[in-house]
Amino acid sequence: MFSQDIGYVLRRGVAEIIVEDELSELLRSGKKLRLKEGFDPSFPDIHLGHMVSLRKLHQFQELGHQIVLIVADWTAQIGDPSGMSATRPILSMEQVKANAETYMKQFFKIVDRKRTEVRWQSEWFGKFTLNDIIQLTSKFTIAQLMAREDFSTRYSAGRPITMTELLYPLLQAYDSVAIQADVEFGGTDQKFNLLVGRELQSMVGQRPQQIFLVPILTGTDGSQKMSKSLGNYIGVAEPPEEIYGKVMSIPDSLIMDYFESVTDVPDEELEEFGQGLKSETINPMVLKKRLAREIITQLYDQQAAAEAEEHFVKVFQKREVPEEIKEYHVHLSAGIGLRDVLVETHLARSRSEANRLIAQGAVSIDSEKVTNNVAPVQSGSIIKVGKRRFAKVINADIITS
RNA sequence: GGAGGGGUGCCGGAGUGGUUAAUCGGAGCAGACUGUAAAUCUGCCGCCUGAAAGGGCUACGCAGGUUCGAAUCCUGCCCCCUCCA
Repeated sequence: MFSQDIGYVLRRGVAEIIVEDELSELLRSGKKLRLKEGFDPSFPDIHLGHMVSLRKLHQFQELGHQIVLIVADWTAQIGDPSGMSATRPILSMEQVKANAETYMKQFFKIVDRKRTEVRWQSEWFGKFTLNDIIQLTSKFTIAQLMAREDFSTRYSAGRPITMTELLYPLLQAYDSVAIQADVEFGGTDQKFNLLVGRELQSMVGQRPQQIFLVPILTGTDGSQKMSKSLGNYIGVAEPPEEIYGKVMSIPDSLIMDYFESVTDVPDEELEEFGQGLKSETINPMVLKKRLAREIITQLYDQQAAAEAEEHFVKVFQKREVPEEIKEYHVHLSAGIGLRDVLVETHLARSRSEANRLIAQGAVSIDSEKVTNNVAPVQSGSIIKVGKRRFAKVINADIITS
């Protein structure tokens, strides 16, 4: 396994390490390191973008180190100021717990549970007093905080910044102190926060943590960073078919980045891929298929990957009907329109939408294109909308009578 | 305390009395094409009704008002932001 190799771990899919020499030395010293990873319980779903750093954590685990996963139940209430995140609703304790559970289920798909320690921010922030806050805040100046790009751009653009947002990096930094982190992981957009952690640790006499930054993965739209709110994400908990399809839909320009960041396909092979793409001797589609298989194999297994591929080939490349189609029981009384059937089978959200779909020629029944609402639907009919949405209609009246 | 700016459809953002269900961009959906659910091109993109043509209803922070007619004018209320102090 390549991940056993320190050199590989420090090089592959890494954006920046602060301070690289120190980290390298620490790794070779044989000391068991505490690797910090935080998670905001407002967003319990993990996608490929998160997987980049989680894979790194896993690689460190394989080298014998300890992960400390922090459930950021306090800072979640503030919201990371990166981007223009609006004030978010404050989560109830139950929600936080439920989200944490969802998160960990996905987290441990990638990371080894045995070498992970889970800590809640409330363990230390629950006891925080005003005095502690004053102590903490007096260590930093506005100028220091405004050095962060997010803040300064927002400030000069006349957009609001709340005091609590300014507090966010400090609290995150304090987490590092509380758990005595040796290394903290994050995307490049976390650089500022992680540096504050370093600073605070040295102020209180701890050895400053090393900072391990991974590249931000671009979403399936090919332009913005992968995020759930933008809808351009591939979730690690999604079914294999869905992951496969989404990988196939990324723009060709992203192929190499994905291979680099979320797979362990050896560098030499990636070199070949890159050359092939440039000289157009490799069909990008073939690489995307490989990429999809690699990702699904990590999250599920090889068989799931093979099945997802089969499904894709069948439905999208050959335009055939998939094996498994969701069935819906519909009352096929005389005079029921196709529109109603589309709504009943969730293929259309409203009858107006169903109208449009029919008018656009998107609907077919048993492979026959349908052009109006009076088309006959029978029990057992397979209705297809667009390229990929299918439903099988079962006459509910037959079942019940 | 003072001055000013703003709340529009999933998001961003036009629109200051009249074919405005509301320019445009993004997202989404569909069609064509294709080497892919890439790219590109085209269309659609509130709800209900109709086989269709069409018809109806609801919408521009909230509540009233002016008017033949309002997202656009007036009044009150709620909310957000900036600057000065």
